[in-house]
Amino acid sequence: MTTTLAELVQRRPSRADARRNYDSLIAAARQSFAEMGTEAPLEEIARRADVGIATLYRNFPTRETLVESVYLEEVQAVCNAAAEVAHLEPWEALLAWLRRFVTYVGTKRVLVEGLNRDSNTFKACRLGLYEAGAPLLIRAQDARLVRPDVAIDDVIRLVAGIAGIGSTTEEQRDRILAIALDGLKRAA
Amino acid sequence: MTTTLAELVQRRPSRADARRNYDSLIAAARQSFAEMGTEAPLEEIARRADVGIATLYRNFPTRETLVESVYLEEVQAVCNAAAEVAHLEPWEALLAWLRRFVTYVGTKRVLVEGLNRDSNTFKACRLGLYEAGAPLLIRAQDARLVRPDVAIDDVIRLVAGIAGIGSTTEEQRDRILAIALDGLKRAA
DNA sequence: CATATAAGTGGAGGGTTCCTCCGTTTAATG
DNA sequence: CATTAAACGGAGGAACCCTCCACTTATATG
Repeated sequence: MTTTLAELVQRRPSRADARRNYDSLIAAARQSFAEMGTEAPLEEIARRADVGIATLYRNFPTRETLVESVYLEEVQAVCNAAAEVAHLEPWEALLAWLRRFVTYVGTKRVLVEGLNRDSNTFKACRLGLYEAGAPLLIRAQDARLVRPDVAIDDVIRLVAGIAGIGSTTEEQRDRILAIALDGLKRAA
Repeated sequence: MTTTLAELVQRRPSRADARRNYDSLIAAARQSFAEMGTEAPLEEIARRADVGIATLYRNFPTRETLVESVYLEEVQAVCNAAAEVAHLEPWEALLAWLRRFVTYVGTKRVLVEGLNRDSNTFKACRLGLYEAGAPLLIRAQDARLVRPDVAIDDVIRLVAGIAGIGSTTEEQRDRILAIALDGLKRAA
């Protein structure tokens, strides 16, 4: 029923030329999305990938599927970041990961939009994030530093919401994040 | 320099037929935006308003201006809500307003998107919200119930971020809002 | 009331993007 | 090689965007 992240990655075509085109399309899409947002013309993407428009549509029947595929690699980067902070103290580790989450996601509009949709792929991505973040949260809760009545998906959603705030400064975002994180702390 | 909310409202045409069309367009747009998002075809909106496409473009040169005009009326409803909670105790009043903010804004995708843009109109709207909300915040701070180091725009942005979280349940949103609001409380 | 005129109107049409269909090309396999 | 299933590219119809301009009408004035 629920697809996992790992399953999704292996949806690339098997024939050599096809796989080359597929990868080329993803690369072109990432570039275009970064430059012009998720509404970038698909024909432009196909052109950049040096591929016919039909090939794009065969691999990604809808714009959504293309967005998702780009998104997939980004989200894994955030997941991996969880491992990099594991050596820190419980609270600092959680904090560092969430901060990185906000900074990273904040610059990638694709991610922000994605985090709030409910297609299968996006659900799988959220699951991946939950798995990566849960240990950090639980460790902090076990150390009695974080209130016990919140789950990892609450935390991610909260932080994702903050990351989505646009047209503001780095400082304000930090300040707002700090407020929210204070709410996470266990009431002494 | 900075336009105020009141100034913006009075941009309606003066001739009777023109004003009728203008209002009709806004109504049609609100309906279409609600049904199909802010990317709804403009020609569809003109059709619903029973008006030529040129009339739409004359009143609203860009899609953005149309979105803004719809947004304007919505945001005033939220501002007015501030008065309705003034009779409550300081903390309850702030809480009630922010809750209403989230519930109301959460159902109107236009608002969520708008809150994060930086056109003149949207800035004016934010200013309006700040004016409406500031008294509530300050009262709660004076009563030493809310930490003194936050400003109204931090609070609004924070809450707007939460309101923007999509594909979730009413309960989760409430829970997340509660966490964030806990962060607002003054550390005892 | 008549009428001048400024303000408003609608829709044709050129440009862009979307997405499907189908005849051609090519990688893989024996 | 030869075969064939898979992959390919691009033409073209449909939807939408936005401008331009010839026509209509509300309103102010004599």
